Amino acid sequence: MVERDKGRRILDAAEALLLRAGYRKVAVAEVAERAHVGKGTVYLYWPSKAELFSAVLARDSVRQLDEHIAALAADPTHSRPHLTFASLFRQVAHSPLATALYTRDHDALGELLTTGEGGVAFLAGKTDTTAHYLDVLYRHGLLADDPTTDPTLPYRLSSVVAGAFLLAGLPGAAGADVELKADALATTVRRAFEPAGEPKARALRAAAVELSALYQRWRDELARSLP
Amino acid sequence: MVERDKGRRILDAAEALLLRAGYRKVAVAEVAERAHVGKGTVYLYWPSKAELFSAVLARDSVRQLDEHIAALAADPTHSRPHLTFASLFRQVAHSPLATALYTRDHDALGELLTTGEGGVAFLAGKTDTTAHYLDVLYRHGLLADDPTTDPTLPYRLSSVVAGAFLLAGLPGAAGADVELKADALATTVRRAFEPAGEPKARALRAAAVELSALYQRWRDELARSLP
DNA sequence: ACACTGACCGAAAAACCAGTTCGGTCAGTT
DNA sequence: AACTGACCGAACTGGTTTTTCGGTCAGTGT
Repeated sequence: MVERDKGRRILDAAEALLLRAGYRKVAVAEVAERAHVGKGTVYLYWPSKAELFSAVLARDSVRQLDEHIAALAADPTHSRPHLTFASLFRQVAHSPLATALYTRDHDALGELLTTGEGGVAFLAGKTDTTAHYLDVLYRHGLLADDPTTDPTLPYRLSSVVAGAFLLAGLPGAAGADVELKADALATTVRRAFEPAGEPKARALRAAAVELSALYQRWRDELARSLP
Repeated sequence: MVERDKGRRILDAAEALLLRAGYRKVAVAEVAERAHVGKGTVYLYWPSKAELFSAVLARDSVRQLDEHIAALAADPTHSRPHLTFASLFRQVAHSPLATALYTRDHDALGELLTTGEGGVAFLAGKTDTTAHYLDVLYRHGLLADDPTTDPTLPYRLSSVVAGAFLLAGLPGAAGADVELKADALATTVRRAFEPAGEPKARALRAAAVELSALYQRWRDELARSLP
């Protein structure tokens, strides 16, 4: 039986090296050495380098999802898409892992995100997860358009989000203006996708419950692939 | 005195070769030969290869601006931002030059767009041109926010537009679904940046006049760098 | 029996180098 | 004075060799 701790040590080593040198430059042998483990052992836990590192990302995503879930529990207002995406943006902007990957490995990113079962998952999620998400929002009056009637909605939404992340990558000093960019995204999302007027507190609470469950399911699915 | 015709012949040659082979693969000597001109002559008209080819792009932009101006004259409704950006999107999607550049030279694109005086111009335009544009829209009630009060407006707008173009580049078959994507962009822009309700016909006409002048000035500035 | 290891394999990348191309210049021609 | 093409050095190309690295597996220790 593989001892529980070793997998975690390997992930820690992989994460540290990934932050320092980037996916391309890190050799599996290095990871093994840093984790005080034979190289073969790594392959007892993950079938390939790509899956190992997407597990690193998955672990980070689990952390972020936990934050989302906590925020939602503390304040159901976070069900509103513009707040959800603003905090998603903030999280990614402040995640060392995400920024390191984006600045150093944007070429290899595709390989990481699409590899393995768990890897793809934390992307925008499989299509049906997105559909489910939008459906919940609409049923509680947090979305202006009926997703079943308007099939271009996911496209419009990802276009807006992609634009926000694209522009966030270009300019010079990140950090201070992250808040401004997050607010900009919030404004766009609210106006382009939410109905006019404030939502009812009752609707927010009801949506929060369903969204929590949705996030939780997603979180557990991701966590299952971790040691 | 350089004869008027030669510059045009060089641009024609450059455009044709650019469409066939892409920026990287086209040699200045080829362009010169195709234009029946010595290589040195090319450098009497443009100081570098990059500026020569950004002149090709500038000429194309002039054509597109002319279309915009004509559309605006025919129907002042085109003053509304969502229609403006939708047809911008359509134009770019259908421009052989733009698509060839984007699919074959997206790495060298930066060099082209930022090189020279004329090169940068047809980008999102210098900051003050954008500011002027937004100001005109706001004064005629075609914009929900006051650009002088809300300085993040240009950022929000370019983020949305950037997202639309980014997603448009990825998928498989271009062509048929261009209309859908243009409509998606239109919807987002209208909701995120225009006031609720229909604008008055009088306001549209007034805005169209000012926008025409703005476009015209921009067009002439671009055209000035051409032979 | 089984978790674990590291020497080993082939494929892919890096390093190297000759040979060529090409952007840009300029002395010379018309 | 407009124009040209031979010329220059830097950058690229293609082919070869060397090294690196992901992945495997026979073997070790417990």
